Amino acid sequence: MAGISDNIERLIRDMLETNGGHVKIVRNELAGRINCVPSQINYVLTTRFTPEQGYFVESKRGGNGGIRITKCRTGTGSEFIRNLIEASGERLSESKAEMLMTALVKNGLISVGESRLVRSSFSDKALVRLDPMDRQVIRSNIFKQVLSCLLAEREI
Amino acid sequence: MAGISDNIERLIRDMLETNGGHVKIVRNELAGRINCVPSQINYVLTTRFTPEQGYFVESKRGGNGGIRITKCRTGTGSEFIRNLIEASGERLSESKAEMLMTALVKNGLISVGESRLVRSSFSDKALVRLDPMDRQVIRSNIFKQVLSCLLAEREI
DNA sequence: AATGATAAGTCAAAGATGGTCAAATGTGTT
DNA sequence: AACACATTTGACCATCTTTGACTTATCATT
Repeated sequence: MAGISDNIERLIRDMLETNGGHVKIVRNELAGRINCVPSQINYVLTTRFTPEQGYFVESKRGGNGGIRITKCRTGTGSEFIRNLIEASGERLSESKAEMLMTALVKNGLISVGESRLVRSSFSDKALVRLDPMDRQVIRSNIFKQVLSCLLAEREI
Repeated sequence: MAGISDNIERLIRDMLETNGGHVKIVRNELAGRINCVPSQINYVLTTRFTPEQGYFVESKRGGNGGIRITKCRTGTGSEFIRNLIEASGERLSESKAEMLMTALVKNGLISVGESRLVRSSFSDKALVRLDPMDRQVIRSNIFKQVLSCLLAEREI
């Protein structure tokens, strides 16, 4: 009954479970083991291991590369961050993003220094080469990525 | 687990460490010891021991020649950061940017946590909506913007 | 000078990973 | 049936690493 994706999901969850919430997989190797096409791993990762669901995924290509998956802790702070990720939507203006960063600082989830660096990373200045429309989309992506990284750091 | 390049890198770093930041290697001899082709040494040197990362590499061919690697004293932190800004150019790949961030951490100019956040801000994941070409341009802009922020903090 | 031995440098091809996207297929609802 | 949504697949792309054939520079000896 369970589809291939369900199997992949369960497998990864098990690995995370027995591995302290942190695993590295080699996409093609895993695909071979499960007997599916490699890109199906991506499908599972993008639909079932998202930041909103409390996971942080990184990868590196080329020889000796791989995909790292981290399960984030579910504490009150994490909850707050997850809400921000959901709240930030598809597009994000600089001022809205700044407010969200301020909220993070106020809740002690990020230091003032860190927040300054992150702010500058998605400032209009950094993104000046993009059309204003694109800018907001990219800013939202950056924001979410940084927040999921923050979640991952709060991992056990 | 680590690839050959990682081993070479670690080996050289260790040698530098135990040798006061200064070593001479003989390319073919080292390649033989590590069991790789000689040109792989060049690959490691050009990707992981660049001036931007605080290394100076000289070489001499012919009999009694060799390669000298020196870990540069980086002057003041502000100088180092300014150099990085200049060196980062118009476009920046993710892996190059990561190595520059590592150099910042090693020089105590940014904390590990901060660097993680900044890395994720310009990761391919965060910039995935952009064409690969644009991505590198924007990444360079973000990188410079963050570094300028860092510089500003130090000069207060 | 000329020559041969000894290093290092360059560059492009091959290999090893992962990523993206859209078409095909399946599943459930109206 | 028609539609919407989720899953499965495969062709093609991007990036990082490893390898090797060919080139260039320096030294030591004649």
